[in-house]
Amino acid sequence: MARRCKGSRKWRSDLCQPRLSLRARGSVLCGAMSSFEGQMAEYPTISIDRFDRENLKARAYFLSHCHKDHMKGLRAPTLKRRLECSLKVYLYCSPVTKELLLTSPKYRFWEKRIISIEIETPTQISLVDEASGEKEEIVVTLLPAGHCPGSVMFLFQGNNGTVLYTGDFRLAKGEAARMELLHSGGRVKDIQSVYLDTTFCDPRFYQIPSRGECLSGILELVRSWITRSPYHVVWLNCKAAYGYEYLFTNLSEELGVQIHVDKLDMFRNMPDILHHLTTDRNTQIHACRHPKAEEYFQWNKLPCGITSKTGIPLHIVSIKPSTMWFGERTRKTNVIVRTGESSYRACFSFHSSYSEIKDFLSYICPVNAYPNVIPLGTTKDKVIEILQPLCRSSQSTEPKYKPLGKLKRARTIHVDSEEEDELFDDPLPVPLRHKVPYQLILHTGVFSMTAISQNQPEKLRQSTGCFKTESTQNTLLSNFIDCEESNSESEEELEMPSSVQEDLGSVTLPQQKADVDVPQWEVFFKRKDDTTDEGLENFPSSTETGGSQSPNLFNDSDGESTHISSQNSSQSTHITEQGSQGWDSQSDTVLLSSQEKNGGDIISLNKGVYRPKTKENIPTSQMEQNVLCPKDTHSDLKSRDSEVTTVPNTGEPTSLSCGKHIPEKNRSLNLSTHSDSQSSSDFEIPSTPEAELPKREHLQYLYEKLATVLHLLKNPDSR
DNA sequence: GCGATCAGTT
DNA sequence: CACAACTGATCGC
Repeated sequence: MARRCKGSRKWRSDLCQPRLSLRARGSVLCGAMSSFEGQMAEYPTISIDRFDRENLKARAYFLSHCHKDHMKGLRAPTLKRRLECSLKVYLYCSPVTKELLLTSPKYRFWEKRIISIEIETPTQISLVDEASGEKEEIVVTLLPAGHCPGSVMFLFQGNNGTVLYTGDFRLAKGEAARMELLHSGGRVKDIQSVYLDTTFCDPRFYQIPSRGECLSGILELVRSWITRSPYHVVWLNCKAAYGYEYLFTNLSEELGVQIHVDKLDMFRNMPDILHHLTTDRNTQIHACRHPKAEEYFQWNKLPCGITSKTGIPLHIVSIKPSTMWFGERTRKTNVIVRTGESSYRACFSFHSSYSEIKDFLSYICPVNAYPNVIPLGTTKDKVIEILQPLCRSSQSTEPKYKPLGKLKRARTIHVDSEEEDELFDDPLPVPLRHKVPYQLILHTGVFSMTAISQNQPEKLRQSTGCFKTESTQNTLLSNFIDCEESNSESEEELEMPSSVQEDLGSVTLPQQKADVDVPQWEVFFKRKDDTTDEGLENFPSSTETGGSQSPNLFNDSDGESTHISSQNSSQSTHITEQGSQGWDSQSDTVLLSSQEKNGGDIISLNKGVYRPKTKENIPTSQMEQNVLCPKDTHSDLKSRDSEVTTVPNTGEPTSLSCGKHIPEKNRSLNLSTHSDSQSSSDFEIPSTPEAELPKREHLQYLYEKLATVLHLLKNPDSR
């Protein structure tokens, strides 16, 4: 049964101070923060990530994630006042974002006016002008953005075309291709405009090591230090912002050590994160903060104040996550740099690199692309010059036909950044998608569209549900997956096989009531196992040399240093300290280098699914009719692929959710139990829709082809 | 006293 | 190193 939330939400300090940022009006030169003004040309009656100025008149609000530079005006008295008068105005966001937002007392006044929408569940919303009564229907779909917990991109479909607002995002190459709801009829949807996170849209940031590489580097550094003695501790010098959670959970998971943080009540309903955090200072990994933390550190004191354990002084190293980038041709991808006696900088990025942005945009291939951010040191015109060639107007007049890459989702063969996928993008027959009939469930005020699939189990397993299963089998990390059953919430946990669960999840009703039940988050930022094992294996184990104050990994400066690099030893850099000349990404001062080959895919974090388990709201019993689409949606919306959920005029979302691929019976079951299924967590990217496992013949063909190529490469003369 | 804005730090 | 925030000063209501 649906569970309600337990606990009240109380909490903490603030996540909330208004931060300011940009300039208003059409200013062009801005800092690295979002300069998006809140409105999109196609749908000017809604506002996203901005709640001031013109946005005060919006008919509906959307929040992509809980970072302050996207919340400007969200708690201003003017908006608060307007809410009191305009009862049909709501704020829409992901369940996780809602949870995080409401944890802060400063935003508690939104409680009755926030409607969470499940990830990947097309939902119809009625935009009503309270003065004139004029109404417009729009369908919104939340897609995981990989930026921080709860972060999403918004895909809007309505009478003025389909547009995508990315919010802030970090998606690896090829991930857009794996997002089912960006596709229709086996190809990418016809998108008019993309409002894009261009934080690193500058050739300087050509490449940024993947999450897996960064995590692995940090993991080994931390491991090498804390295994020396119970008095060796690490301070993760993180900024106050959501987004480091997957780092914490993975370190905790791998090392069996909880991370000390100042606050964790915002995660109270996200057991997969919560279990890896602690407010008990007696642990070897800290991510606590203090205004004078840097000074404390100089005095060998942690931000939480402790300097020793049982009278024995601690040996502290600090690791500061920060973005590191590399040029197009740079083979080095070092992820850890030593910056001082006991200080390290570790690569970490919340945003996609230049090449990732280009990959994403070129895949979407919209008619227009607008930058949300103008990186420091560049101009709006320059960014547009980069984006424009990737848009449709610059391409052939024919819309690009982009079949989903069937092998992308399990890409384990990774060559090198750029064109890595060539081998697979080719000519292999692409599986056709199976269309699934939908059902329109209609109850009072709520439309639920559910897709009914015929072959559920198998298919699900292959396309979507696979993560869980796979992971469990392949990884050491598997338990991560099971975390979902948190003690407290266990009551509701379901009994369904995970694969089924996941599939169901996609169908949900974003209703307010739903929110009453507090979502229980399943897995959050989980690693994708498929790749996991490899990633870790690539690291040479740290050698315990003992002696020096620095982690073993870095002790040897000559001979055979232990570098955490992987595959290409030739490129790996010896571990050395950062030169006095300062840090330079291309310098040799790098300590650890990531494996280039495996690149991003080695470890996929993200598979975290944090979807509320409990949520399900939708009574399945409603009358279901075999209807493809909700009535008045734009024709585009009606495409068979669109699975829509509607929001009632009242402002409440009617969800027409389309259950995907789930047999009705199961579906109902789920709904009542844990229907959240598979919405993906932030970082989780659904597997390629319709993708099927390659058939034996295809594999054989591929292997042969590959073998031939390899043979030729090795023996150029042989031919 | 609170909020917005700007400057400076990290 | 360019993230996302915090701190502090100023100005206005």
